[in-house]
Amino acid sequence: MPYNHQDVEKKWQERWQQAGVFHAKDNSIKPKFYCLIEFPYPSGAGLHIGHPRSYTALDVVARKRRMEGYNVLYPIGWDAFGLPTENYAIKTGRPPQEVTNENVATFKRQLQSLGFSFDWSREVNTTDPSYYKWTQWMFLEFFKAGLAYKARMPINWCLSCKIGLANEEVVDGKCERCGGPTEKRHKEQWMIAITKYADRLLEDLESVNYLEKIKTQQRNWIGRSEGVQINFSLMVPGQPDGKHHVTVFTTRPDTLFGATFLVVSPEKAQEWIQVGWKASDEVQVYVSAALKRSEIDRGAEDREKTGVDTGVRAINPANQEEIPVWVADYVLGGYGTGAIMAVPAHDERDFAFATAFHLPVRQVIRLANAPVRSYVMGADGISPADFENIGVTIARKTADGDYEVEIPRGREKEFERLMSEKMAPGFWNEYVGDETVFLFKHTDGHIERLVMNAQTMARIDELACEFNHLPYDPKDPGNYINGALARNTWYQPLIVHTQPGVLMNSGEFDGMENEQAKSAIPKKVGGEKKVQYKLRDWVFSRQRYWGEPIPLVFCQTCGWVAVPVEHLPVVLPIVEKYEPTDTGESPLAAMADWVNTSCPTCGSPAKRETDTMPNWAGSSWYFLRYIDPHNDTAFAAPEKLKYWMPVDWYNGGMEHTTLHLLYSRFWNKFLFDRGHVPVSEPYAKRTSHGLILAEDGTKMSKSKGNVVNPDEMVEQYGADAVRLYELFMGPFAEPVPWSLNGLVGMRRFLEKVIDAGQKIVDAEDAEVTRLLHQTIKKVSEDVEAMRFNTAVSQMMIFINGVKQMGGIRSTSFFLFLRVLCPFAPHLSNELHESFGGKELLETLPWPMFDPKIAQAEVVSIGVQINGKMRATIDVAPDAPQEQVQARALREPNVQKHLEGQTIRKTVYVAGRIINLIV
RNA sequence: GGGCGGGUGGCGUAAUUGGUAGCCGCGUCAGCCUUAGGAGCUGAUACCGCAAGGUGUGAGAGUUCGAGUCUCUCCCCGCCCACCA
Repeated sequence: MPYNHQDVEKKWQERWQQAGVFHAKDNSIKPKFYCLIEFPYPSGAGLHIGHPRSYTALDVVARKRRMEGYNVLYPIGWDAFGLPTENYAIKTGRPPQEVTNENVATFKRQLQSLGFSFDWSREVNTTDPSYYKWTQWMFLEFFKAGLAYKARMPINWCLSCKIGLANEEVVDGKCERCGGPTEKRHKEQWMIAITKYADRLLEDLESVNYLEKIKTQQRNWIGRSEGVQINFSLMVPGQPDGKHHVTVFTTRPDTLFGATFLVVSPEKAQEWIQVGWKASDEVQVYVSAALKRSEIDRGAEDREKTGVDTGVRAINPANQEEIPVWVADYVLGGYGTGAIMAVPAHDERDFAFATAFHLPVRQVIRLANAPVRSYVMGADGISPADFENIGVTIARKTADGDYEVEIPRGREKEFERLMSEKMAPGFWNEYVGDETVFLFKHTDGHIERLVMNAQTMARIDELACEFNHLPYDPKDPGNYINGALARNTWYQPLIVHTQPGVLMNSGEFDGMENEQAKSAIPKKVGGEKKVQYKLRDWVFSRQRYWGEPIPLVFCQTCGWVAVPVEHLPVVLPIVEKYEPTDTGESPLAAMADWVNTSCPTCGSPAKRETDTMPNWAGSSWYFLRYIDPHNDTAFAAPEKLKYWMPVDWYNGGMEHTTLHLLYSRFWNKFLFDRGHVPVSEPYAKRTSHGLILAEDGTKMSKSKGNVVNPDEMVEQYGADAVRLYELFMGPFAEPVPWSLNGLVGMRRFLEKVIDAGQKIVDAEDAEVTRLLHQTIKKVSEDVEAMRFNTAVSQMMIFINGVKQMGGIRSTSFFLFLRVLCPFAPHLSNELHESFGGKELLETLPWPMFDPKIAQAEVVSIGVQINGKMRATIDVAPDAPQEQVQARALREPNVQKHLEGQTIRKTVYVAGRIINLIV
């Protein structure tokens, strides 16, 4: 039976509104439940088909909680500041305020058409002055606490557009909009010291219920690493020795003896030049070129290492060795001290650099516990008995008279002695785990080591010949070895390993476990323990129009002064043009009568800050405003905050796990420290949903023309069908392709529900009752675990069952409608009413199930013989083994397979299988 | 390169967490009903085979009475981060 979904949906949406069933109460004896979705950015394109996935999921949760007796807050609002709207304004000349209002109206209509149970009376908009008044107020709190500060920061500058670009607007070093080249420029920016909270943001992850992958991403983003700072004294040409030094940060102080050179970042070199270092022309050219490049550009260069020798020398404090200091852009200015000690034998990047510039490599750690195999070539002077005498076993002897031997742990020294005494000059090698140690006996009798891994082995001759400038002949693998022997020049290890092990080539530390050396070596050289974070302070300035004005005034005598609280909000003035100015400043800078003001402290002429805030600002605290959205004396009343916070369940996209989630946690912690909010962590639970892809499995995009329009879907198939499909299409956390046919299937299901309502009987089959209780159970559990797809599936199984079993009692049908209501609220209310239900389903309690009824009376279990399925039999779920076994033996197919066999053992799992072992 | 997910019919997926692999939906096929069907109803649908039967969860090994699920080796795909010392 088809139904007119458009009328039905409109009718119930109006009823809900009239009844106000979704309004959260600020004072209630019910337990509270605060359920939050990420508020959307109201773009000109309208609602994306992906938005409702998250909203429907938490709508189901919110609706279920209400029926379970909770006072639920499920709010909605608009994160409306941002670049797309501003760019649209620049293009069309229309005020962004106006464009935003239009977009919000569209979004609102679209969301309402889907029947979400949002509390629309608490709608907020970040661009509303009564909202951003408080964003500004909070910024001033940061300012007053000394956490907001001004710093010179590099920005990406597009040479043709003459504007500053956000990092994500720079693609391959080029401007995203015009394709022109970009460079780095320096500009004073407002910063917020989020790094002061790094430790707490990390530690407090322990106290919240986030998906583990979300926690991991937050941890990685914060990027805490413990290490040591070590001083190296410098010898600068033309300056007295011992006057200068450089500090490096390292997490591997245990490898200090292997530090064969230092590398400083271009930024560090620039600093030195500024304080009077006379760098060579080559160094100056390199440094200025590196500094111009954007960071993204620097990373995109396929890791080809570049760099220049500075001519400066440093003293390795471990062994007093004199080592060169290089400048290279693979060392970042903004992390650690901007200078590193390079240990090429145990760091991939340092190794690549050393190889590119022929710098020495010294292995200082060997693998501790791997077995040792050795291949002995040209062992003319050695007999098998010599090996046996020292406990070395011969695994293989080749036709050429070479040996492959196995050396027990602890016998390496004896083996080495035997080699040096008895063997003719030549080489042998040891396999230690996946690396090979080559040992060379020179003509003068001394032994050298060479370390390689398996892959390198295959190319050893080629690489080594190239390195030693020897001719390479692939047909003669001995070429390199012979050449090297003849010239006595080789020593270069060709492998880098970063695994733990035991120290070597490290003076008094030889033989020490490297973990132990991590504290022992710094102790000797005076290293200082230090914790570093990848997290940087938050760049809070944007040279843009469409953002919250930063409420500060610059006065010649008083410096930066906060706009007094009673003058907030600093309202974004209407300007004529929205383009950034030629100097890269916000269009606000061109408004002389807005910019020029007087100092709130001394009254002398002063200028307003023309930078605006990033769009992360308004979204960092919106969950607090929902609690008391119309308050004009505070961002929210303390007692309301105390009642509602923290958010009980927050769902959003993985793309916001690092920035938005971290910023808002930080923002809330700061407000907590200032005594403005009652909890330190804003979100008790955080989950995330998967992307909805186009039918072809690729991302939906306007340019590909594969975007699904939610309006059309709702119009044609109904909001309930769309809601069900968004939940049914696949596991909630996974990306899933959209399928129109799948949506049609949901529509069919809804019509089957209507049909089931036509089959009301006085006495239903016990199977229907059982299915109903199973369905209540499964849906209840699945919603909590976010397994919405299987919850919907179970409801389908139920409806199929009703049809097959010939009908349903009206009381059962009513119970089913209550279960269906959170998923398909319009149709379930309509059916409920048409069968005489007076109340809104939303006001009825969530149904309970009886586990005894849900339990099946008869289960069919598998009969296996030696683990192979031979039959299935129907038995009671708790039937004793003897009974089941007897029953199983009566099966003809079982008898057939048992013929001539005796049962040795039986494994019986009640309700599942019985396995006869013969 | 690092981190996190995955690989099951023609497709999206499910599997009580070590116990009958393929539930539910889509698609397809057959039949019914229809002037018609991109509507509805009924049934079938992992693969090979007429059948008995056999095979089957990316590949290969292992543990187990029993493996999609656990262990090891390898291959492929997706997302995020990416020279962080």
